[in-house]
Amino acid sequence: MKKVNESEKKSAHICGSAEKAQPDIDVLGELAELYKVFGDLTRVRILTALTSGEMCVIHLAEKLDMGQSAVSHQLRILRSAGLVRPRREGRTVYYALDDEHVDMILEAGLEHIIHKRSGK
Amino acid sequence: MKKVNESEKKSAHICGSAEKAQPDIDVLGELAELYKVFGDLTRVRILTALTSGEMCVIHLAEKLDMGQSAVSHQLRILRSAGLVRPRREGRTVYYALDDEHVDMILEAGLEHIIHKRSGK
DNA sequence: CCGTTATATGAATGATTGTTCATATATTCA
DNA sequence: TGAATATATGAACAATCATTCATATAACGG
Repeated sequence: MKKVNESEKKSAHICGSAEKAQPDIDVLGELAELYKVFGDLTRVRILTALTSGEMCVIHLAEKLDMGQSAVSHQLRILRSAGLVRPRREGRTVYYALDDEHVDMILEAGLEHIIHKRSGK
Repeated sequence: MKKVNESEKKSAHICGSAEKAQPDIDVLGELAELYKVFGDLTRVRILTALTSGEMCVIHLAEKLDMGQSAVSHQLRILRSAGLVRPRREGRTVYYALDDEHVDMILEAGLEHIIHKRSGK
């Protein structure tokens, strides 16, 4: 559940520093939804597998050692998020990353992790 | 629930293209966990609010129009993910983004969204 | 020490989500 | 048309999660 409102809240405060133009709330909503899609190991594995090039569902399922159904369900989520693109060829459907931004987002996250690791 | 194995799966296939060095599975796990943290509207709002500079909890709660408790819970998650950093000053605690990667990750996601929007 | 203000946290709860199982659709080949 | 293969999808279930409420800790002023 996700409420945007509540009863707790007191009077005005001046705490930190200042204002700046920020993306409005529906953009932030889309952003959260986008990251939610990346926030699952299976989907991240699918996406990184596809950085090597397109692959069919069975091949993906084998590579990840998972069931065809589970992979197909996750592909649907990736597809409706616009992260992967299907291409039918006979009986088999090949999936590929939809655009170069997907790679960029993965890279941005990886950089953070590597940075944090070396900082310990 | 998250199983890594299953019984469905048939014989070998050669579908798509080839191999490439990929991050091993625990890195991908960390990556998914990281994105999971970004995958919530409240947390994204907190993070973007902090791009303007540090802010105390009450001020954040007011800005987001949410309860102090809810914000505090989310700040704990952001803190243990290493995305924000607290600084105590008397009774009040100021939160700031932990490093510049946080901004970069937000930017990468925003770029994708804007790109998709203009493509429609 | 006591009251007040700022923040943190545990328990409860309702909602969302990933996987499995079973089945449906789609395509090819005989 | 009928069997076989590749993929998609609905229902069910377990697990995870964000918020709320109540309360705890912490710091300050009197």
